[in-house]
Amino acid sequence: MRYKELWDDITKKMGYWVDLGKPYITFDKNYMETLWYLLKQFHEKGLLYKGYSIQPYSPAAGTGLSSHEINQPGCYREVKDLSITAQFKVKGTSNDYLLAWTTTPWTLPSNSALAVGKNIDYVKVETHNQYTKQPVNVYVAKALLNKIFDPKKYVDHAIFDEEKHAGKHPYTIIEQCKGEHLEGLEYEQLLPYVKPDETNGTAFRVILGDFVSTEDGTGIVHISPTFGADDARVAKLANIPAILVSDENGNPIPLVDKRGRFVKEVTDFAGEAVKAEYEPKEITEAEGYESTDLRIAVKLKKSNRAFKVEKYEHNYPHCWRTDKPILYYPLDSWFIKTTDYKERMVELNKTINWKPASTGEGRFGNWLENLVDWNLSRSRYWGTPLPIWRSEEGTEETCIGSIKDLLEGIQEANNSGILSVEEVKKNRSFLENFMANKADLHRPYVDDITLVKNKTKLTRELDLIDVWFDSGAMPYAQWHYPFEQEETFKTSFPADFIAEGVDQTRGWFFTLHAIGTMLFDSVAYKNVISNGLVLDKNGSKMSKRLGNTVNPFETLDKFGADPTRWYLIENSNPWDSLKFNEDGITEVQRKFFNTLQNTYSFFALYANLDDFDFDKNNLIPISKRPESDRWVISKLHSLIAEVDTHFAEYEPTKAARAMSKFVTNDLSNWYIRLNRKRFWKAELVEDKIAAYQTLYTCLETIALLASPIAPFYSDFIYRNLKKADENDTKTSIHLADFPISDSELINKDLEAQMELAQQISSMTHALRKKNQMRVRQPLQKIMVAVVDETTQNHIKAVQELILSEVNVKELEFLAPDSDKLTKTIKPNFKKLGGQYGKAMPKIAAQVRAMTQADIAALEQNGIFTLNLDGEVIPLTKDDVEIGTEDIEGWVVMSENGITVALDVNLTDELRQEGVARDLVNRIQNLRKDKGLEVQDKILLQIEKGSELLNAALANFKDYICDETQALEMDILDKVTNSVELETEETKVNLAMRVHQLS
RNA sequence: AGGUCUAUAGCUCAGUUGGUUAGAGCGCUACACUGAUAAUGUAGAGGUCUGCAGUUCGAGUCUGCGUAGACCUACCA
Repeated sequence: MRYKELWDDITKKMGYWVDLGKPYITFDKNYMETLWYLLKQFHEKGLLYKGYSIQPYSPAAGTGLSSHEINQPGCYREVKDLSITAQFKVKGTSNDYLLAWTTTPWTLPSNSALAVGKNIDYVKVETHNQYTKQPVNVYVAKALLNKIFDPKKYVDHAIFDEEKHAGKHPYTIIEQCKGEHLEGLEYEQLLPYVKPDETNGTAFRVILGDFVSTEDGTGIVHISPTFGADDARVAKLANIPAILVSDENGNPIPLVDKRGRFVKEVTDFAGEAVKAEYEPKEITEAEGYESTDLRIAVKLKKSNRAFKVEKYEHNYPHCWRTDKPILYYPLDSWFIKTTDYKERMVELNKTINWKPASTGEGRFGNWLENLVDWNLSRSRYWGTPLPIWRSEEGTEETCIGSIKDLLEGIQEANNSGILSVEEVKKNRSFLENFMANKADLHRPYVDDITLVKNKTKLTRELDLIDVWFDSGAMPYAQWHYPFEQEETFKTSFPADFIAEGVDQTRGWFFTLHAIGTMLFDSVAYKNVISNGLVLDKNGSKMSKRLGNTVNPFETLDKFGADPTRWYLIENSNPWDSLKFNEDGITEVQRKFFNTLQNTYSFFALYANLDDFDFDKNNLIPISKRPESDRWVISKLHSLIAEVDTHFAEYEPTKAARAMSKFVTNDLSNWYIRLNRKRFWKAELVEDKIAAYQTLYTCLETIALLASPIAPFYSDFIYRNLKKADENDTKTSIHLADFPISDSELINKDLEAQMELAQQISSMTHALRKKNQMRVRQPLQKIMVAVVDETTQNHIKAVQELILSEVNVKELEFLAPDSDKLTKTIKPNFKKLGGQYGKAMPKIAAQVRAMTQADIAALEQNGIFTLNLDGEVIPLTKDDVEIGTEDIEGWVVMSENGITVALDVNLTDELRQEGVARDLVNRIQNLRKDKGLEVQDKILLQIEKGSELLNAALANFKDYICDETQALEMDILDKVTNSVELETEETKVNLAMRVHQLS
């Protein structure tokens, strides 16, 4: 609860849309009741069972340790232990042995299998035992030969006997095979104190283990299912029984008891501690004390069962409370039998839409394929108690599924006459306290309850349940299902989507899926976005130690929530890890938000001046609006369709990128730039109204589309726009409907036309640049050559636009069959490749070698024949791509099959116009320098100068006056108090005065 | 150790079912525009598509093996 305020704060600041007023609290009584209900369902289906799992255990403290406790600093310590390489005798042989290495000799009496790696190479080596000098043949991994034997002592098999007799202790390889061939090999029990129960499978076999490596030891791993988690797992898979004895109650226990001492059946060491650290000092420091490890080693040495004994230094976990080494030990646990539902879980998982898909198929899918039963037990104090009451012998048990069940159960027990006075008193006390809200379903209260079943006393199993069960039960427990709100539950389950870190694959994703599948035969969520991690800008993990963390509060303060959100979404897919760089947010701020803000300001500036109101009942029909309006509306509706699809497919990054592109490219850089003049007109004519309405619609729609990603800024724009719309009373963008794309308004031809206009403008600009022709200098003509008529018609439609954009007077088309055109041809690889395969390189060469006449022939006849080593290959127009490349005698540029030629010859008139435009530009600058307002009028006096200037002044007087708001322009021989301006071509002396309104 | 992902321009990222000049934005350089102006436009430079091998007429794209990084799970016998 300490962090709830902080959490709520950042939730609000970043615009995270959740119901903060109704959080689900897992320790709430109602929540817990649902958990108990669910557990009871499991219990009734027989899916809840008590078994054991191998867990870290401290015999000194007498308690199990969580992995969290083991991972505390200082727990792993370098210690020296006695390691033994033991010889396991292969059944039916005189002296063949499997070698296995262990650093825990005390587990050797519990050995019941040996594991090898399936693909590891093993060799059988002839040599002798160094302690008994007896000849032996041993199996080891080939990769470890040099670690186990002295390479110098290797001899060829042929001379082995000779060397041996010379007393040289050699070794030689006599067989080699893969691990899988050793599988099933049987061996004699190493230390036969206790025989295993072999009713469900035989012990002392070689099995396969996926964890076997050739890093250490012999490549053959000693397996004792009672003292290793891996061991238990592979043993279970291979039906290898554990070696167990019965305790005084008849329950099976391992060969070591909970105090860390050998049981009496291990006669040689009965009652002795498996590690010297567990014995009191008086014993270990006494004269002649030898640890059990050491004595096991001696025993094995004497019986020709120890191949090598040595001290080994390694890391071993220790108990943080007692400082003594821990044991891996089988502890009682409650499990949910998830393995029974494995198939169904895999099946249902395939119906879930995972983002990214690989996490669902790979990481999660593999996890489900290798599912083990869910260990539900936790030995803690805080948490949800397991609602199971059990008799001492374990013969009777009951699972409580509701508060009502519990209270009735207590009454029943109290009335049964079985309980002691003390137990009845405790039960009553619980009831009273519970009713008075002084006790709840937690420990220690529930531990006081004693129930009765079949005249047997039941006490609560002390375990708590895994907190992940709490989370996985969220869809049901948050509504207190089935006790309350059943309808709400039914409409909200399964969830549309879940978003969590990819690290939750085995956590929340799994527990939700498991409970959903097992109890409701349903997925718990239809879509998943498993988001990646946020890394620092160099791609390293953020950590306090490296000091590369980013404080989210500071980031939000500095940049605001929306740019931060937009950056996170737009920069990379949520499921990819993100290299977090503040520069990226700055860029988003500038690029997207500033552009949008500029666009909005532009609109607002003029709309306010004109007192423009958006009246949706009184719109100019789109079809009646100018072409550029129809174009941007078409683009807008294409965008709506695109964004809607992306959001629906859980691809927010694609949605954000599409919006960014529209705002910066289409709306701001193209539509506004080309249509500015329409807003400058003095009166509110229809064309101007159309422009306002178009821009208004664009801004409103963009705000609506962007609102899921930028909830604050979009709301700001939206509400401001709505001030001008009397008809709309919505108070927030988040209450408005998402826009719907109208396909009637999408005109792909128009969009293609505009694209061509942009392409040709860009090409013409490039040509100007190449020839050092500034845009202000008007030019006479461009020629455009295209191969097909559709493109030509498209260009015709936007011809005026292109001309004004590039400051050129006329546009001329060059007919496709004009002999001025040089054409290019290249093969359509996709089409021809599929058809001719290997012949492609030759065909390609021939196609490229076609002459202009050949191409013309193909275009005219629709077919052209290639001759490939006698084979005739007919080419149609579809088999090739024909483009234009060059126009004789012109400066040209060619791109995507369109060729543009620019006439760079200047006539006197063009030159004069260039000067005039230059002059306008300089006068405008002068006006600005003097601080004149837009509406101020001026009077100009200009001194005659060069011939070019004089001609320009004479021919373009009106134009100059118009552009510079000059009421008068006198051309004089001499101007006093003049300033000298320099244009590209000439110098000008002029004087400018502001016209005073009288 | 196993599983999953990632690697493309200085940076952040696109790149459809393999098809022949590998794209965008930022940054950089130059130019233009100058009534959206702490804006804007255009162009240029910049790539052995992580390495090696394979499949194929053809590989950034498919396969295998490496390298580097990220995450998860497990273990250290």
